[in-house]
This record gives sequence, C-alpha cells and structure tokens, in this order.
Amino acid sequence: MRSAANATAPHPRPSVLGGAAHRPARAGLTAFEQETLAVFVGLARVVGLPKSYGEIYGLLYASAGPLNFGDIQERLGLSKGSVSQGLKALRAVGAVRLAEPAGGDRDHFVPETELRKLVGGFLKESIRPHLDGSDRRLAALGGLVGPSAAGPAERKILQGRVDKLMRWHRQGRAVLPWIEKLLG
Amino acid sequence: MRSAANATAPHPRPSVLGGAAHRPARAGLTAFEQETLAVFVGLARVVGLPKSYGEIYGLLYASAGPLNFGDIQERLGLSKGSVSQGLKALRAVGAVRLAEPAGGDRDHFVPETELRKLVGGFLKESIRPHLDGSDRRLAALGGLVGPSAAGPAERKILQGRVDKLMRWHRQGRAVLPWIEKLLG
DNA sequence: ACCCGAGTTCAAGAAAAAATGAACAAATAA
DNA sequence: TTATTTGTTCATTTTTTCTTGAACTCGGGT
Repeated sequence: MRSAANATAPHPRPSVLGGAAHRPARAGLTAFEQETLAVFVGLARVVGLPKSYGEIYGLLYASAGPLNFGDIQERLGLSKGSVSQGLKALRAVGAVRLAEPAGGDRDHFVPETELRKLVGGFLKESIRPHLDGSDRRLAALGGLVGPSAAGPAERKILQGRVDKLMRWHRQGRAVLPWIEKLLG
Repeated sequence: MRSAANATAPHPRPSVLGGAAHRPARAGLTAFEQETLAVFVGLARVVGLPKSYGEIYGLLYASAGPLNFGDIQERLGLSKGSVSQGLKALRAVGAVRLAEPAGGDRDHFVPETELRKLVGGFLKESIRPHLDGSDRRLAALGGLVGPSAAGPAERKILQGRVDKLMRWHRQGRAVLPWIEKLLG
C-alpha cells in the first residue's frame, strides 16, 4: 500500500484546530470524542471489560467513518498490543466489524451500532459460557447433598436449594432470548 | 488473647451444618459446600463481585440454617474485615438478610433465595446507578457534536450516533423491569 | 532474494482490585 | 468501672488484571 507512515488519507479526521479543547486530557481528541470515550469506558467497566476496549469502541463510535489500526493506536495513544487484542476481542463479541471487505488498503473498522446485536453478542460470548460451565457443576451437586447433610430435615432443605439453583439456571437461559427480543 | 483472624485456627465450633468432610481442601467444608461455593464464586465473577462475596453467599446457600458472623469467618477462613464488608455489601443488594430479629444472641444471616429479588436488587444497586450516571454525560454530548464535526455530513452522522446512544439508554431502562417480571 | 511496514503474541512491568490485620467502637458481663 | 467479646473501618499488603514492548510472523514491493 501507499505511503506507509501515515494512513490518515481517506478519512476526514476531526481535528482540534478550530475549537478550543476544554479538557486536553488526551492529545488530539476532541471534546466530543473524549466524552464519548468516557461513556463507553464506564460501560466497559460495568460489563467487566478492560478500559482500553471501551476506549477503542468509543473512538469508533465517535467517528463518522471507519478507522484503521493505525488511526486507533495513534489517537488513543495505546500500544499496538492493546489495540490488537482489543480489536480482536471486540470483533469476537460482534461489537466491531470490518468495513468494506474490498478496498485494497488496510482493514478498516466500524462499530456495530445495533443494540440488539451488541447485547446479543455479549450474552452469547460471556453469559452463556458461564451458564454452560456451571451446569456441569450443578449436575454434580445433587449427589453431594446426601453425604453432606446431618439429618433428614436438613437434607430436605439442601435438596430444595439445589433444585432451586437448577431452576435459576433454566430461568436464566430462558430470559436471555427475551432480552434480545425486547431490545429489537 | 488469641487472634482468631487466621485460617489455621482450629475451632470446636459446631455449626448448623455438621457433616463429614470429603474433600478437605478448605478445612471443615463438606464437598457439597465446596461445590456450592464454586458455583457462586463463578457467579460473583460474572457479576463483577469479589470472590469472597461469592463465598459468603455460597456458604449461606449451602447451609440449611442461619449462620452468624463467626461461623462464616471461621468456616471460610476469611479475615474479619472481609466478612464484615462482604456481608454489608450482600445485605445492601438484598442478597443476604438477617434471620429472626429476636433470638437473643448474635445476628444470624440467611441467603435470599428468590431469584427475582436477587436480580432485582442487583439491577437496582449496580445497573441503575450506572445508567443514571451516564445520563448526565449523554446530555452534554449533544452540545459537543457541532464543534467537533468537520462538515455537515459528518455532523449528521455523529448526531445520529448521539441520538442512538440516548435511545439505548431508554431501552436499557425499559428492559430492566421486564427482566424482573420474567423471572418472577 | 531482501527489506519494510503492519499486525500478533506473550513475558514482564504497571495499575487496579481485593484481602488482610490492627486500631477502633459498641455492647455486655463481671 | 474494667475486661471481654463482637463487629467495623481503613491503611497496608497481596493478588489479579491490564498494558506495554520487544520478538516474531506475514505480505507485498523493490
């Protein structure tokens, strides 16, 4: 591809020229971008994702057009490693996609902006695996009530707890699709 | 005085749950208890709560009767500080309650076992606050699109993003009550 | 072939979160 | 009152998680 050093060519890069930066926290980010990042960094926290992932998604969200790897790294001031891993993870969850498969140049990234897909991807990649994992554990639990309980009364209570736990799982699973549906 | 703080302190303290220990990984915990802990520690992780909270709730869940502070500390081998904070937080979320206000002795704790209440408490204490917090941020975002955008086309796109973000929040808020309802 | 730039991987350092323990407060008993 | 037992708070230590940077791979381009 072309002039290696800089890939900023095809994209209108919002610059800090005219408007005065209010909070020069991160060089080269507009106030709009900074606020957007803050929103998504907070969101990342809530869902247990690293800050840098929130920043990457936030920057894409605050950009009118696709950005490539270099853009992201440069503007956020992150290491290549972080950007690489962040993009990989975000793509795995379906939060970020490649723009225009063709195009010749480097890969460009855009944010997925459909809430339903975003949440869907997250549920699928993060919640379901957990449910599946603990399902195995739960199966084993049933057999352990007996040896553990001191008497029949206690035994009954504990068995009830195990049953309830299994019910929770079923309910949890059942709710996920509804959440996605309600967000559509 | 003996500092009862640490794990290796052997105690003759019988708890509501007597029982033979099959896997003495954690001294004095039955296999059933250990498995149950594992389940809730995993759950705590998913929800972004410290492991110790999961252990505390798990132990209560695996116990047929109420436990007091000392029971919990001793059997889990946690420090007093951890138990204190854990119980406080779990109570704040409504995951743990005091059993029988009367009774004379120390406070006894029981787990909340209604899924709806558990989830409800969590949503109320953890998700809502976040939504409220970012609402303020979002309000500000609208005013920053103009100064940030390079041209009218871009401006329009970014404005669309901001609008969408606000819509997400509304949808998010709207879904929460449904989740609780679906779990009832 | 070689070189150069783009991106990935992973060990190691930095940062953040959680657990500890000791000082403290509250409540009870002697 | 003083001594004891119970629980809380918070600074410090420990553990976990995140980020970095350097070595490495992959793919043109010359």
